[in-house]
Amino acid sequence: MLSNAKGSIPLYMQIKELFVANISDGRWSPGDVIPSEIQLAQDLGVSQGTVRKAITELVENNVLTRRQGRGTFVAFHDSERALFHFFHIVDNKGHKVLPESTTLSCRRKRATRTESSKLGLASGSSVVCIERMRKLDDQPTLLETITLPSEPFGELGNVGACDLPNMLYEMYEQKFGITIHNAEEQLRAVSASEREASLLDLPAGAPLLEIERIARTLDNTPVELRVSRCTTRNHHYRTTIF
Amino acid sequence: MLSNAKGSIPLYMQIKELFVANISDGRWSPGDVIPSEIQLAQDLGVSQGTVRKAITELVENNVLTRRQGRGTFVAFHDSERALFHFFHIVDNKGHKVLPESTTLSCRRKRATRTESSKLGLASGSSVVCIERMRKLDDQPTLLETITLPSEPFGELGNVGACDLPNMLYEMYEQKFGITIHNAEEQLRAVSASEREASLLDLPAGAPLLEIERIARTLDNTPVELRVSRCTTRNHHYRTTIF
DNA sequence: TAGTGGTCTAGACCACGAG
DNA sequence: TCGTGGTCTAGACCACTAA
Repeated sequence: MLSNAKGSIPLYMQIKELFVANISDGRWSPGDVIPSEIQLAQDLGVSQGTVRKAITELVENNVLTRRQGRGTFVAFHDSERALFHFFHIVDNKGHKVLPESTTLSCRRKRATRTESSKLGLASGSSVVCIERMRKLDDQPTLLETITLPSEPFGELGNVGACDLPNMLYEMYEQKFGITIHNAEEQLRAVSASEREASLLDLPAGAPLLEIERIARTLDNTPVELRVSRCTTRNHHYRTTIF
Repeated sequence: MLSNAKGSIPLYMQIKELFVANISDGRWSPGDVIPSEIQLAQDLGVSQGTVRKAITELVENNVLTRRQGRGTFVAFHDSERALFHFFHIVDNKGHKVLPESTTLSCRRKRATRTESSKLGLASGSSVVCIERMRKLDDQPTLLETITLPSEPFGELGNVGACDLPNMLYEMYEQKFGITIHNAEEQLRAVSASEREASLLDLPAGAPLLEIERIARTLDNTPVELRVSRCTTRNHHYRTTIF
């Protein structure tokens, strides 16, 4: 229960934790309406303002969404969000571009040491490894290598290579109940290998932007390692610092 | 004055605008304490809660800083913030590294067309152009080309090359009253020119991470264009997506 | 029209920092 | 001890949505 003793954590913080737990445990699912602020206040024995403060902060963290007149919802990956929240490659005019994906391979294997450490797995664990090529504006631009823990993604290892959707995060949510909530990216400049160069239609050794992403759920469990190599001929990676 | 008529903008929004104007116009300067919430509420004829909501949002935008028991302050660039808020290069263990700078040149020139368009200047305007090399962990790692409008930065064109401090944003604030508040960065992979390669102690044609930054003040006026070329031998660019 | 979130108020008490 | 921000309450009214 909530405690409002002297040295204790503020009520609205405790309520945030409670809501996060409700989502992590699946009691509230992406897209669901949660009870109204007044209802929650009564249930929790606090004022509406306190519930409101908790919800406000979760909305700022993209965990919940408010819609006036309708209610408060658990955030989910419409393709809009999946795409433009996590995909930072734009064309040189700064316009967002819809990528088109071709799966090159999709198989199970044992994780390398770095893979298992980045995913927080025991070394040598079984993982699913997906390779795909993505076109932007009809030009081959990105090569992605995606590594997922076999638990719970194992069944993807049996999937035909062409059965994977363009928007993986939407699929993780719908098929596996896993919502990607935050990610950390590391960017480097590298030289294209011969294979990469030929797939991307570039001279061998051409410079590529390497983006290594670790994607995590709401409770910060890493669930996907994604290494993208991207030509920046006609596109670039864009980010904003506030 | 503030208006609370039917279709009008919420009071706390109007108060935010007012506070931002106070800062942009120099009535409140970085590091200053602003009046207390209760005082502001009385002055503005609203409740403390409304002032509080305005301040809360400005704190979230890094415009103000609250310190319990002391007051609310206009945010400023201590070296901590200047460095780690805008500088995203870390070593391969993910540790922040303090860069050490050497100014290679510092002169006035006419802006190219792209420079003037990115800085929102008339084409051919006079600008100050600074080139410097930065070492991380004693290794030459970054080459920066910084372009600033002569208005108000002109006097930097006359400065001896070695008189520039390591932390430029702190200097912009103290010498010119300009606080960098937000920035947009574009990242690309490029090949090192011969000059770049020799300065960074790399083979010619080595891949470099190019970071083009447009830095802006609180009112979104662009004031600095900075193009950095960075070897990612032992370091990388790190960003987090929430 | 009923129910939701959005804004705003007035006032209580706590936690922290400085003198 | 006093003044600051930090938390929490109780209740008013507005704006929007759906039935």
